[in-house]
Amino acid sequence: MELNERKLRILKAIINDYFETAEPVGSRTLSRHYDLGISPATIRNEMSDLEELGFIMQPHTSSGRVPSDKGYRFYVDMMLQLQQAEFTKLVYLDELKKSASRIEDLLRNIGEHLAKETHYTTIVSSPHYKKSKIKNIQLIEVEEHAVLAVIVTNGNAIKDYMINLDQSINQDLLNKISLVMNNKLQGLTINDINLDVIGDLKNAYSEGREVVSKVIDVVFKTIQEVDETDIYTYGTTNILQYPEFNDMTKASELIRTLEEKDILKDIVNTTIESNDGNVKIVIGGENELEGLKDCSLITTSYHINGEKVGAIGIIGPKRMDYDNTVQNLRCLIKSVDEMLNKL
Amino acid sequence: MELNERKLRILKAIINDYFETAEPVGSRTLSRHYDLGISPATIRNEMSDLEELGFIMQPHTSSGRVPSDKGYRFYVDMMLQLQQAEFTKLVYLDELKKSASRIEDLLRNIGEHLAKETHYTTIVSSPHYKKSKIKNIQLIEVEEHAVLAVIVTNGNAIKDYMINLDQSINQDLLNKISLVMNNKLQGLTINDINLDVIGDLKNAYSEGREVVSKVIDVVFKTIQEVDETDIYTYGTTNILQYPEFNDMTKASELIRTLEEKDILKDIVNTTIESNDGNVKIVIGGENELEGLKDCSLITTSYHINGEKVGAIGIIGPKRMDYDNTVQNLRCLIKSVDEMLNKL
DNA sequence: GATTAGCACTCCAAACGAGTGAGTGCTAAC
DNA sequence: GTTAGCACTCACTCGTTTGGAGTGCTAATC
Repeated sequence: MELNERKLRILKAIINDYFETAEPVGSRTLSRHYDLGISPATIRNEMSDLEELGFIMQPHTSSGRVPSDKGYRFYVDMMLQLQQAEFTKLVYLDELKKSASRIEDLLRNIGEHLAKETHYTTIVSSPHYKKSKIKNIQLIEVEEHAVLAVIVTNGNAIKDYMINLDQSINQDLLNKISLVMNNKLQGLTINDINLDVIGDLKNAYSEGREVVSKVIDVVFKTIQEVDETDIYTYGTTNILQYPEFNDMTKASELIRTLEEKDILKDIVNTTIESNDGNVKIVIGGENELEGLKDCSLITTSYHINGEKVGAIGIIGPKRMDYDNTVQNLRCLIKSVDEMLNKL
Repeated sequence: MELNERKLRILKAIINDYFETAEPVGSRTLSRHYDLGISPATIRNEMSDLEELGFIMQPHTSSGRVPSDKGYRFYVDMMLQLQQAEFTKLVYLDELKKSASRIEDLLRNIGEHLAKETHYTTIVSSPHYKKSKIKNIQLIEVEEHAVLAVIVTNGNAIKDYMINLDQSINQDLLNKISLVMNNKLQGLTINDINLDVIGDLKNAYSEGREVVSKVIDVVFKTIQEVDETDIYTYGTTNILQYPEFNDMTKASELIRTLEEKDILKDIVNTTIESNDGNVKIVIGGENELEGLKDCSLITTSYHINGEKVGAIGIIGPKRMDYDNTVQNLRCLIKSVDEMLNKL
């Protein structure tokens, strides 16, 4: 048995109706609401086939049909192929541009806007600092034995590291070290900093050689060790308005999952790696995470200098409006990438 | 009619039983579970009096009684008076101390621990930077016309401000300005920085006078303008486990309220101001915020150098365990203040 | 006068059953 | 291949019933 054109039309109609009502769809409803030109009985036969093919399922005998994960997957893949890249102007882009002097602020605004616009939940990861190019490093004396390293990278992402030292060191020397660091490191990424580069740095000093050497070692050790991805979620409550989460247990589990930033981090990291430069859609049970099995996740990554450095995702019910959301996200990411590269 | 000793015992018993069951308490239940030495009929008469006095209420005719806000208030006030300050050792304090090199980390850990320990929701405000003393200011050249000001204050709170300039300025000059700033400003708070201090700063320069003057102006203008309180919540889902929030509407409203950091900010600010150096308890409808009318909020402030700089709060159902929670919070804040002053 | 047993009454919540509606699968006719 | 018709299923709704927990009131008791 194959999925002919008529079955496809019925599948689309089911998905469409279920998107609107969140109720199982029956043959009579379909024949009334959609101009399919066939009787409910015929539709029933086709639905029976569609169920055997795994695209739809019945919550219980003698109820209407609901799209299965496989059904959504088929629909989404088809949609992604057909979708022409028409970049509608997003109304809130101008507003975003105003806030664009720091990447953190920009990302927060995007998260908030996107949640408001789509009525779904947004998830945004902070940029992967270690992959973006260093604009400036400055060491600051905080206490006798503590130094603060502030690193500004491309896109004006700012990250600071508190570093404990064995010996004391004054600000004057720190300034000198900072100066040399900037000369040598600007334009590199943190990942680029290897033993060669560090050796090179150390050689640039004559005075107070061994102290400087120690400082440089501990600074880079700290920087490399610190885990740096932050995850932010926006509009968590948005998703609670959908009837599929009326059940308190489900709602609670979902929110708990969204609170576990460590777990979300993994998901987002996977996105960045696997993502082929386009949006990625994970539907229901395809999700690794148990807590997200009733949701779909649409993610994409943003770039600085052509390098993927972070991700933006939208979490909604499985019957979410994939078409519009993907469009929306595509447009957005295009503008965001532009803005980021201007910073 | 007055609240005699027997009525008081009954009120306590009602509150206690309702704390455990979350169900309206009847006279028979009371006489069975508590050794009051009187019959249900007598209890009924007393309960009728208690209701007239406003300490308890009936959800509907012929149901048991539930404590009213006034009832809780009475109970709490009494408890606060009786409570002797016995500082039980909190098991997680040692763990906290390890993370105590930066105030932000410390506060996050406190929030997480407290939520886990109490099974309520925690709310923590970042320290009021402008009130805490400056340890270090450093200006960093980020772009041709952009400077980053990094301020480290007491307690190792780190705050950075991106500042746009009209003219360009090099790192060498910024270092010099930073040096002078540190000499003049260390030990002051941001609020202390007035026109006199700024004038004094400007006078310390001979070279490039007007550029430096402009930079200093715009730096302090930015710093003073930026709103700086951040609010963090932990264990949001904890509160959903209590039956009073089984209703989706209520749960949703509460979570939405907790997401509105701007609104929470106001509450916390009020706390810092009104708080008489002790814990403050706001019960149900006493709450300004509509979304918190079914909750109680226990707050206290933490201090640096004797100055209130931020707040820690716990949000639970109205029938929360005030006694233990208050104890817990009191012990905690004592240790936290100690740790903060060591930083 | 305070306390208590007894009783009638109220109300909620759970259990039950009938009825309804939307749905299905199957079969026979078109 | 399509469709009308029919028997059947299942979830939901709604009214009714029942039981339990509770109250208030009254009269008897201490």
